[in-house]
Order: sequence, then C-alpha cells, then structure tokens
Amino acid sequence: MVRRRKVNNMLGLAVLAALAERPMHPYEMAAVLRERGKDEDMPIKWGTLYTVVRNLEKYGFITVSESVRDGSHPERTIYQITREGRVEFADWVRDLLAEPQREQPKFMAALSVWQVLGPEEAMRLLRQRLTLLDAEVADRRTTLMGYAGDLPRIFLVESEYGLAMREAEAAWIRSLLDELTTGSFPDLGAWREWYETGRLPSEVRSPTERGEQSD
Amino acid sequence: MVRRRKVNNMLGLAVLAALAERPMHPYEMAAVLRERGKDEDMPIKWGTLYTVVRNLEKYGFITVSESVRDGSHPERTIYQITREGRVEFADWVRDLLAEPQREQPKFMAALSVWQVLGPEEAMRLLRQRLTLLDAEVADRRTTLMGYAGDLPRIFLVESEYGLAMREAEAAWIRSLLDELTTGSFPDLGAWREWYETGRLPSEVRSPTERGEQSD
DNA sequence: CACCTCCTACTCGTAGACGAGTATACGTAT
DNA sequence: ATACGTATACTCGTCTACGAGTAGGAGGTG
Repeated sequence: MVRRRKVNNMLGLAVLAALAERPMHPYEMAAVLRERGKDEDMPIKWGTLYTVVRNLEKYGFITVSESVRDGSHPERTIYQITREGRVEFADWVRDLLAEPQREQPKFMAALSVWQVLGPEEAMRLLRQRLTLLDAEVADRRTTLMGYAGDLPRIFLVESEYGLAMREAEAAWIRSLLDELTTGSFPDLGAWREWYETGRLPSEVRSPTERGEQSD
Repeated sequence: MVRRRKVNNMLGLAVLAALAERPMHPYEMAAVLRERGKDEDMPIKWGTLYTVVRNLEKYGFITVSESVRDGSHPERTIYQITREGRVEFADWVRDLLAEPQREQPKFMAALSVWQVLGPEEAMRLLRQRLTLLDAEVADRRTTLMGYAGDLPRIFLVESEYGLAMREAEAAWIRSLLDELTTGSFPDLGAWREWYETGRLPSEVRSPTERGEQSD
C-alpha cells in the first residue's frame, strides 16, 4: 500500500535491521554496516545517520537503552529497537519486497534526451559505459564467488540481484550498440543530418514539432 | 568524471532539454513534460521545479527572456537557455550516458534483510511483486507498440530500456521463486527453523554471529 | 618526546526537496 | 446572475539530507 513512512530514508531500514540484532550506538551501526559491505551500495552519510536515528526515536521505533561514558571517548548513546520498531521493520520490508517502486533511473533520463549528442558520440559513450559495466559485472561476480563458500545463500541473493540487473543492462546496451553499428537502427541517417545541419529531413517529424503550437 | 553539478536534480536536465527547444515559462515546461509522458517516470514536483529553475538561472545556465502579463493570469516569467546552459546540458548527458551511476535500488535493500520474514511470507510477497511487474511489463509493451508506428525509434529507446529492465527483474524473481518452490534453494529448512524457533541450526552460521565481537 | 595521523563519536549549518496553499480567470451547470 | 469546479501560475514554509567541522584519545615514528 506504499503508505508514506514516518522515516523514509533507506538508512532507517539498515538501522532497524542492525538494532533488531542487538542494541548499539550509531557509530557502531555504521561500523557493522561497513563491515558487511552494505555501504557499497548505500554509502553511509553521517548527517543522515544521526538524523534518521533521532527520527526513529521520535516515532518510538527505537529507544535509548543506556548512555555510556567509556572513560575516554565522548558519551555514547546506545539504542535498542522497540516492539513498534520490529513491527515497522517487518512491515517496511514487506512493502519493499512486494511493491515494485520505481526510483527514476538516471540512465533512463539520459536516454530520453540523448539525441542532443550526435550518433557518433552517443555510440562512443555507450561503448564506454559498456566497458565500465562489464568490469563491474566481472568484479561482482568474483566477490560473489568468493563469498559463496562461506555464507549461506540467503545472504547472497541481494548481490545476485545486483549482478543480474547489471548483466541485463549490459546486454541491452550491447544489442542497442549492435543495431547502431550495423546500421539496422532506423533514422540513423536522419539523426546525423539533423545533428550536423540542425535541420530535420522531411520524412521524419520529431514529437517536438508535433507538439508545438503555432501561436 | 561525475563531478558534482551545480544543479544536481534530474528535473534540471528536463528543464534544460525543454529550453533547448524554445523559451518557456516554468508552468509550460511542466505541461510539455506531461504531454510527452515524461512525468510517468519522473513525477513533477512543483516546489522542486521552481527551485531548480531559480538555481539554473543563478548559475547562468538559463536567463529570463521576458516577463509577460497576459492580461489575465499572474505574471509569467519566460526563460531561455544560454550558451553555457547548452554546454552544461550536453556535458551532463555525456556523463549520465557514459558512467553507470548506481542509485541504491530499494528492492535490493529489501533483499538484504528479507530473512526477517519467514520463507513462506517472502515467497508470497515475491509472487505478488512478480504479478505487478508482469502487469507493468505488459502495459508498457502495449503502449510502446502503439507509439512504434508514430514516433521515430530514437525517441523510444528510453521506453525500451525501461521495459527491458523490468523484464530482467521479472525473470530474476521468477528463477528465484522457482528455486524456492522446488526446494533447490539451500538452507531453506534452516531458514524456516530459525524463523519459527528463533534458533539457528548448528550447521549454519550467519554473518551476524561471525561478525560479532565478544566485548 | 614532540609530532602527526588515524580512529572514535558525534554536532551543526546549510542547501535542497517537496507539499500545501494562494490567487485569478474561465467555463458551465443551476 | 450566481455558484462551483477546474486550469493557470506560482509562493512559502517545513522537513530532510548531507558535508564539513570538532575534539579527545590512541598509537606509531623520527
């Protein structure tokens, strides 16, 4: 039902997950997340972490369990999850799992305006992206293999998903590039002409011109 | 090189794209975007639109071309793109195309903590997601087909990409569900036991337990 | 033993994102 | 004629996200 959550930031989910295990102070949460490599896909912003923790407390999802002065170090505030917090946590995960929530992908935004670059440059950039993507895929596949022996599968599906999506994107780009290089992509000539001369060949009408009112 | 842009919001890209065509006032930009269906993947937030326009002006990417009082209506400020704006626009598109910039996908965050739900519920939710995804895919495929006759291909790659990614996600979920239902997913029994009793069977160690310091 | 850097554990100020509100005119049903 | 919804075109205030700063101690080095 995707109802807007009190605490919306994804870091909040990570905090709840960490506290579901055992009480911790914020800095420790960050350390735990980093240790498990979660920060690769979701870098921990300090400001956000403390804001999120404060808000989770405000809404009763977590409470202060104790405030320790460790002799040295500044005072650390240790938080624990509440019953409401556990409910919210599970509920949140449920929503995220069941509802495909599209966050606007930047690449898609770029593709919606890629005509401003000429076909040659677009192809060059796509090739560059593909190279980087392939490297990422190889890298992730290796680390995944490395973990595969140590960790139960259930902790790996996340990485498997990330890998699968990257592979899918790479495959898509590959096929687009293929069309562009073999020339089987229609309107390539028109695109090039428009880009070089600034004028559209008569056989192609862009949606821009269609949409334009003559006022 | 992904240098941090003066105006980072993706709506800024849309504004530059609109103004690259012809001068407009903000409300008209929103109308144009909506007309072209761009708002589906990137809903237009009013506050953000005006903030972004103000910032683009601040950094010299756009300037006020005229301020019209149309007899009726409040005064409309019409903006036009500057030379610097065109440069920034093209440069931005270049970066977005060439550099795979991972925005943290919420689904992945959910998968990283999905063990808090039992296997049965997780499967149910994944099935639900799959149904919704399939519907989306079918829907998008239909509209894409509809446009295919009217619009040059170059304006459709964006939608094609969106479709491909959704299909890939659906396929991935399908195969995961398959493993889970046939029971070929390892540790399924351990997961269920842990979920129901709260205790881990001895043969499985979670990374939690591994990572825990005994202080 | 002075210095330097890294680690711990935050705080604070600011820029950005956004929703809800506002004000005017136009059409249209009553 | 009047009331009511709807499109236009923003403004304003709040809440969030974040980066940069801080400050003490530990631990290593020349």
